[in-house]
Amino acid sequence: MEQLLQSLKIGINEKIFIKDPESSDLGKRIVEESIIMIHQMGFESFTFRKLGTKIKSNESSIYRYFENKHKLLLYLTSWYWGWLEYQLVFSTNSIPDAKDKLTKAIEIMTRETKEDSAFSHINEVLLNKIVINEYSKSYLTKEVDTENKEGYFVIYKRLINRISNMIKALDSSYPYPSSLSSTIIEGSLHQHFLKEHFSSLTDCNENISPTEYFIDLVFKSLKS
Amino acid sequence: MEQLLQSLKIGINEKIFIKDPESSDLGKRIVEESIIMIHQMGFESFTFRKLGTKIKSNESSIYRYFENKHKLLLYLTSWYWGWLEYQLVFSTNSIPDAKDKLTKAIEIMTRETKEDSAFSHINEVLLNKIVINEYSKSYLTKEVDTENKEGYFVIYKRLINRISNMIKALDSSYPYPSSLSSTIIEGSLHQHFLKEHFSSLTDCNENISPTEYFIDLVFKSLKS
DNA sequence: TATTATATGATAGTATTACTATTATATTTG
DNA sequence: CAAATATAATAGTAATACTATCATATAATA
Repeated sequence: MEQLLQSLKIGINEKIFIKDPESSDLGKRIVEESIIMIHQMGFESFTFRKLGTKIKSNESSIYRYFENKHKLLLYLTSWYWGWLEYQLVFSTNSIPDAKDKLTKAIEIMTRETKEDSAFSHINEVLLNKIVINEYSKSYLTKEVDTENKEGYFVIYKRLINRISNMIKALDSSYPYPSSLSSTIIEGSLHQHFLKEHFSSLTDCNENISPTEYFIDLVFKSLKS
Repeated sequence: MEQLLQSLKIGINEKIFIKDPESSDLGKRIVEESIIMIHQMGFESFTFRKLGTKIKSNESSIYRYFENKHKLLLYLTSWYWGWLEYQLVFSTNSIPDAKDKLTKAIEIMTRETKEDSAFSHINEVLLNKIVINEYSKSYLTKEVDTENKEGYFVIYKRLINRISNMIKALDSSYPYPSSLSSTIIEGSLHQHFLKEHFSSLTDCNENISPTEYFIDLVFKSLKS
């Protein structure tokens, strides 16, 4: 599994970047440091100028990789969802029982990323936190529909569909497989956020994980 | 009910504004037009300068009401949650049966706002759409914890608590009342958004409402 | 009615952002 | 070694997100 992820390249829509950041050392440093900086200062305060200073490169060089910071966020989050998708596929592929499969899938989708795989320049622990705090900003824009047509959200959509299909496989009579799937994925991010910042609005804490909550929620909804 | 809402003033934390926009004609125009503009152009493109031009007032005059557009968003969304809270309380107060009460509550929290009450300068239909598209930006910031301590999110939190209490009243053994409550409210906004922009990620459409989905989800989770 | 607060408007100014353009200098590749 | 390509350095622009100052209009009060 870890070997597989090591050698894997996540296929990101080429329209998201101008020049593939995986294709050069500078590109990788842009990605690596942007994750650290966005995590530290938040997406709003993060700028290409600051990133340039940090990686001792030039602002204009960064613009040769990404049109703007919104595209960079799309790149980072696409990478994250692609990475999660690999984990989902590898971990559930061999499970024959539909219920076991869905259980495992929910586990993967709702757990906190706790270890950096340390193979690549990408810190998955920080990236997970970025996704929790910033992902919705990538689609809550006036440009969603255009960007959706351009395919900027394909990986995310494919992921939600995979879970939706697992739900259907377990209970074909359930009327809301897509809504339930999107609730698990977006809801999980939200519960993780609440745990950190609005603890009175969630039951999740050190003892109760979002995974527990969603497993309960899903299997009470489905015939199984 | 409508009369009640007409004469009602929603109590918004005074730290959110510098000068109460309800206290003057200019203040009301700021609120009224900002709703229209944010809905039209999105929160990112909206500026106080543009608003000033639109209402034929001065940028600097707007700054005398709100420190910045983030505070204005907090004001608008607080107003919205306060308005929903009144509807919730008035509509469920007299319902004795815990299940009926929760059903009604879910209906109120998940339905689309379709009619502008036309009493005030505030267009609730547009405001509902703003909340769907922009609300999470108000708390997905590096300043959440400070602002939360300042009480900027009290109404929202109170609302979630009210639903959580209704869940507890119906099924005291359910282990995740707060998570379920926050899932209903945030999840509803999300399903409405998906319906508009990512129809393949939801089962909600013209025929199936988010309300149906959440009613099903909640009552399958609870003993009742 | 005159005085004086208070609210609003007009204008200007600043630092920062989000870029674009140009030219110079490395570095890689053929 | 030449030519292509990548990166760096520098400068410049329009817009944003304010702050400051002063003028004027309106309202409250003495």
